[in-house]
Parts: sequence; structure tokens; C-alpha cells
Amino acid sequence: MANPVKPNKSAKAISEKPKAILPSGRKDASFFEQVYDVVRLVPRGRVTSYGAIAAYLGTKMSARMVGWAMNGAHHVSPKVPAHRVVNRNGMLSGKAHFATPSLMEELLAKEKVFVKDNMIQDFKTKYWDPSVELSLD
DNA sequence: TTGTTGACCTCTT
DNA sequence: CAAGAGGCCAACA
Repeated sequence: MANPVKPNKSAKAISEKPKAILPSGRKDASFFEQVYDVVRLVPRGRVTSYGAIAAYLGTKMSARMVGWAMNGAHHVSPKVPAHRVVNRNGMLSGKAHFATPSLMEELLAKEKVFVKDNMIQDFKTKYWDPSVELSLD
């Protein structure tokens, strides 16, 4: 009873083929590229979740990988607004991984996105879903 | 080389 | 309703 059903509703057409800039200098990872690209597409004052990005890539189960990608996003060019990426609950789960624990809140504050108790205010309102905003049609 | 961990999410009991 | 386990891909030991 691990997977009684596996709905393959993917049909995603990611024609994006950006350069491969990996934290380790590798150029084989495509998942990371997509993650970086999507996060960079996040408009100012908006926030998204790991699962949303993962789902946009086609596999919402790889939400963990999205977080890993962010880990190297700090030294990637152009800089990836990782501060705009939070978990499903709207909590700044990765704020501790930034240069400074308060850096994430600072950046979000500049985006007019206020945070309270490690949680984004009106998260659902600031929420930015790539699959929806980008409109897959 | 294999095994474990990891900025998560979803399903099952 | 709450808690536990499973699962994805990649990096580190």
C-alpha cells in the first residue's frame, strides 16, 4: 500500500534549456536549473513554495530537491531570490540558511512582504504559483 | 562505491 | 484531528 494509484497528469512541456550552473560546478543537473529559473521569475512582493516549483517541474514529490537547489542558489548567478521561497505553511524554513537569520526577513520586508513569527503575513495573498501565474493552459 | 542526510510535501493509519 | 512513514534527486562521509 505504497502507491495504490499513480495519476500521470504531467504532460508538462519544459522547453527551458538554460546553462548548467551547479554549486559543485556540475552541468548535468537539470532540476536545479529549472528551480533557479522559476524562482528568478517570481515577481517582487510575491512568494512561492517549494512544492509549487516542484509541481511546476512536474514532480511535486521532489519538493525536497527544490530546497537543496536553493542551498546553492546563493552562489549562483544571477542571484536567486531564495527569500521569496518558503514552505507550504508560509514559514521561513530556510531563513536559518541565509547569510544571516534575519536576512530573509529583511529582503522580504523590502519586497513589502512582512513576516511575523517566521511566517509570512497574508501568505495566500502573496502566494505566487508558477503553474498558475505562468499559465500552462 | 554504498549509505545517510536534507531549506519538503502528501498519503495512510 | 494528529502522528508516522514514504518518496523524490543530489551532495557529503
